[in-house]
Amino acid sequence: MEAQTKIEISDAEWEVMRVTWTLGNVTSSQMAEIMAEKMGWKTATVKTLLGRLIKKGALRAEKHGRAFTYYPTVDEQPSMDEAVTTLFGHLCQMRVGQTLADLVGQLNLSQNDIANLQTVLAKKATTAPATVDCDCLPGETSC
Amino acid sequence: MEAQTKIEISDAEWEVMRVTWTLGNVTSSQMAEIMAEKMGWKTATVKTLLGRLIKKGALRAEKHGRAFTYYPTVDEQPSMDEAVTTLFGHLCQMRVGQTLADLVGQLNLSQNDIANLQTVLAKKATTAPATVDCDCLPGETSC
DNA sequence: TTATTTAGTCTACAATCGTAAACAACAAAT
DNA sequence: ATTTGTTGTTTACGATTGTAGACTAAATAA
Repeated sequence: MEAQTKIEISDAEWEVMRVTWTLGNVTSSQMAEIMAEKMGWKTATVKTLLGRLIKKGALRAEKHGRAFTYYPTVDEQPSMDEAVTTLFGHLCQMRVGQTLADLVGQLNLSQNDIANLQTVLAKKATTAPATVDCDCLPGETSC
Repeated sequence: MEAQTKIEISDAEWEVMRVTWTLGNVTSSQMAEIMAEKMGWKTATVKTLLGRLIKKGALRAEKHGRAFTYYPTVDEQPSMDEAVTTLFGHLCQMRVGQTLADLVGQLNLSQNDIANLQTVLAKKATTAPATVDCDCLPGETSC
């Protein structure tokens, strides 16, 4: 069966998905109103994005009376995880640690988030290597 | 003075930058050889990317004899930090913590990276809020 | 000096993106 | 029934991206 090719969500489309995920479902007029306020987009722009997301399979539309109601067909957390994992995969592996540290320094994390992270790190420390090599050049031992 | 507009580096261009950062400087033939092996790109493709990066101001070319030598004009770690920060800025703030935890679980971090992260987290814990709200909808208290 | 290799510049071209107007179809108001 | 408003569909259009061929100038080899 058509192994569902990776859905690519663009930046603008991502904003639409966020709203959909948060509300669970939306009508286009609702979305238009929200995006007008949040992004300053015209109604037509929102319609285009909804259409593209439907075509990509990230949203599903259900006809209710005259209008459609839109529902996300992909989950939020996995989508976020994937976007982040993909980005980190393109960075020099030797520097992801520092990058992560810089990032954590800037993010707004809750007490729970921090405790959670600490747990993950503690466990990870038990099997972590002494060093991680640069992987920016081809061939085995780059750098 | 022309406040240097944010340099946007595309995915393909990013691969070129990684090599440049790692080597410090490269000739186009060297880069072509590396990218042929690493990415399977034709020489012409590499030339295009080098040209675009020059135009964007991410690389600088110095003529040495017949050929140019290319040097990065932006630093690696700040560029990485920014790419990552930008991505996280587009995600639901309520979920960045979990996303980070999932990410850390997957990344290959060194003992040092982990220790470093733990330090940053410990400090952060002293001022972290109890919770972080969703910011996917406009208006103050979304969600 | 002429043919050949090499490195740089210009042109190409389809796909995706951001941004939106134009048009169509149907429901609601008059 | 006709006008008007709402919602969906089609078309547009320039910019960026990935991918690369073509052409050109300079250096080298024959």
